[in-house]
Amino acid sequence: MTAARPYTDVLDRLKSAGLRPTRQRLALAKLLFEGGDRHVTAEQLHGEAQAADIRVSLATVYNALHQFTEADILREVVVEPGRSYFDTNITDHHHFFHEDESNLMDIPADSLSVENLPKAPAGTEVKRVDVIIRLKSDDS
Amino acid sequence: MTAARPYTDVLDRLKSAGLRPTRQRLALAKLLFEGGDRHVTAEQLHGEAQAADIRVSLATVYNALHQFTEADILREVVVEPGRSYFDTNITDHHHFFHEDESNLMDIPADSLSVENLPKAPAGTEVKRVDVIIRLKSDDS
DNA sequence: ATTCAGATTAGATTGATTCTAATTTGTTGA
DNA sequence: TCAACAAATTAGAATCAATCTAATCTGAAT
Repeated sequence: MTAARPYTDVLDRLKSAGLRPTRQRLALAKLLFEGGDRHVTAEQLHGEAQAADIRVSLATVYNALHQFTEADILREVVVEPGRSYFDTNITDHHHFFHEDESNLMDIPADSLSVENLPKAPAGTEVKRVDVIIRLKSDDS
Repeated sequence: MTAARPYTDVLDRLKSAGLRPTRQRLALAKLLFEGGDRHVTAEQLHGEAQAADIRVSLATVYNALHQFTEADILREVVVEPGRSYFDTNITDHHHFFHEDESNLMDIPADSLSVENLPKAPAGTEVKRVDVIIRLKSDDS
């Protein structure tokens, strides 16, 4: 059962990503990957770590988030100027973004489809297709 | 002929947007709207203004860009952490974004379609749907 | 020409992120 | 087990885009 051995899972995850499983990477990975899909900013994750009595610097949080992203166990989502979100759901999917509330929600890949993708310009290839459905409050 | 009376065009554009046509708004609007669709950052536009001997502060450039966006004669595009682009093409369309080069390109609306849009969560409505096709260099 | 709300400005400030240089820690091999 | 070294972490400084502030200026209406 996966949930029963979370530490080992996270450890394996780091190892297979080629990242040395240090105390702080392990702790951050546990915060990120145990407990379902999440969207966090660096500051938020740092705050959670502090709250959980994990001593880790903000620089290390940034380093870890970027390394995880690089290793494809995390995905960076850019929807708002000045702040990056990191999404633990790395399967193919899209996002709702409520601008008034800075609230990011997943949209499963199968509940939306992009048709007639134009081909990538010469010399390039498609890395990813992001669909962001921007929301505003109804009453406004 | 539109191109023959650019100053007047830009003036009208500001007026009908309800913005007082000041020296600096006029100059910035000319840089933005004369000469086809473009994607610029605030810093870039400020640089262009300086190069053209238009004395305008960076704060005013930011103000103008946001006011133009608010007035729907400009559109903000967020694709890269830490920097906003402004797009003079306000028709329905999408974007290629080449990450290695920070290069943003338009995709006409009719060369791509999004099907089965999920409905907006309760209390919200869709403001806009952004599709960003992220590119990387072929050879990498 | 006068008036004044709205616009512009320089410069300070903020907030997120990155960098730096010193210190600590995993890992490897003796 | 331990020495040695590369890799990781750290605090704090630095950077960068963007926003704010309070003073000054200007367009538009009389």
